[in-house]
Amino acid sequence: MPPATTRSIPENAVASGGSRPVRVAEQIKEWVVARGLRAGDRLPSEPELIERFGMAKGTIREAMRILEAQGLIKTRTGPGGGSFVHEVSMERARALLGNYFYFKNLTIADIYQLRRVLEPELAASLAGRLPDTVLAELEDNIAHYDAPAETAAEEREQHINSLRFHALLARQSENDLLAFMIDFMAQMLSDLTVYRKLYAKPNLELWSRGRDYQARLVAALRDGDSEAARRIMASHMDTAQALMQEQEAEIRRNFIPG
Amino acid sequence: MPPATTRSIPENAVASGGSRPVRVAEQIKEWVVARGLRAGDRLPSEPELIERFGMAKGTIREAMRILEAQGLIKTRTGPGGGSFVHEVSMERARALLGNYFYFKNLTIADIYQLRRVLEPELAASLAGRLPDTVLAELEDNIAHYDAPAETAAEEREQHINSLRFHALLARQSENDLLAFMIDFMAQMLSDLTVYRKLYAKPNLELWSRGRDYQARLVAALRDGDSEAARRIMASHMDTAQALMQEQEAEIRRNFIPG
DNA sequence: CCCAATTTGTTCGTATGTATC
DNA sequence: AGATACATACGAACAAATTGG
Repeated sequence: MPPATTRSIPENAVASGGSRPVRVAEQIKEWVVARGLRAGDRLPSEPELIERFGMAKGTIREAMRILEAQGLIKTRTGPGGGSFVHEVSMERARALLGNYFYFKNLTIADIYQLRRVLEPELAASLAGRLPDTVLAELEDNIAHYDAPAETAAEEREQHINSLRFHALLARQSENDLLAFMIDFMAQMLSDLTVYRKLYAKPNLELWSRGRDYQARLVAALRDGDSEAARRIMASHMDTAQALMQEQEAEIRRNFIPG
Repeated sequence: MPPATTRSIPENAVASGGSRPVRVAEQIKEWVVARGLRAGDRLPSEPELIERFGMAKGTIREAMRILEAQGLIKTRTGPGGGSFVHEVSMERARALLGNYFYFKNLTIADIYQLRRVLEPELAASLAGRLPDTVLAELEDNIAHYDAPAETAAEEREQHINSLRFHALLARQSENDLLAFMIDFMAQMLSDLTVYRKLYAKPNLELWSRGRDYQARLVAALRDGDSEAARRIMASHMDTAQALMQEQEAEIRRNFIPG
């Protein structure tokens, strides 16, 4: 198969675009789906794929890298090694979606427009459904920002800790879509660098109200009071947004130095 | 270009990275960010990268495939060709995130738990802000399902058209996060395969109410009546969810090509 | 229309690294 | 420790696509 490319009609009507590794990657996906392979199942070995697709090792390897980058496979060397179907992890999905928003200019207001409606929804749906271990974990987390911050660095750390509270909560949801979105937003906010104008002093009243809300929220969740949980979370979001806006927080791409 | 944060890929956090192509891809990301390259800017040529990283061509190419799979670069052959920084497209981001949910078992109820709060939010924020051209486009879209469907195929086509209405609306938002999430959910619902039980007849009343809502929504958007838009969309979501649940629609799990 | 230059795309042979038994 | 089975990496040569003369 020397010329390999009969310049007539693409063999595969679908996804005829892209280089060969891209097409091979698509075909492997289809093959996996057709066979009903699940996470952990092994893909054919490199030599087998070379044989099956009639292509060189390099081409096959590039295809595997594409699937790997998407988080769909993992590869191991050694005997019993090979490539295995892998469930895309939340971390990977977060990172890939983060790439998309890297090129957008999200504001605090943008993120809170969603948080203000999604977080209360989450809270309401979790009321009365959390085991004591999780409730304890949440209370434990609150303890990390029990006292007002005295320095900017401390305040930032508290902020990140309080976002962990929400990520923790998100993970408890049985709605994977809701869980992902809330976790993603918390991650985005964690990646922010907050610049406080020098003359803007910490608003202790807002801070203590925010802290208070989380404690009351845990209580409502334990009591199974769905509507109270919703209400409290809604107020908490108001406070949190006010705090961030007051600090004139700006989204800074956290890899840009200075 | 996103940072090659270790947080992005915690699976490999240990041992400071995976295979060489993966590390090279990360380094190229960092290099691009450090240089402040933006969409459209050209990356070094293959021979230059080989020289710069002291690695074989195949290794470099695998690295480029990784970046390409993430939607971060595009590559062209020929004079003036090479690899170029590329803004991750919404389509690509959708597909990559879709891979994550391929392994989850989202239900109609899961998606609507978010739609019910996000779509009204979108509607309210767009009221009075849409140019006549867009309003006309929306009305034009409604015309595609002006008459009740007579066959299952027709009904499915109408369903997809009505989802296009929402995708169209989403694209008008200045909040890129909200826009993406709503667009993503519409896409997920479009990808559904709807299995209607044979004995379950189309519910004409629900259908006509749904259709009516979209017309009234456009009117409210034109009038700039934000709260009416929110209310109408909320009711529309109720109807739409009822329709889908009644049809016992199921999510067809499939990788989204791209 | 063809030709030449430029740049990525693909192949093959070989050698090395790594994990399992 | 050594053999085995697998991916990983290298390098040279050639093919294909695109642009411009």
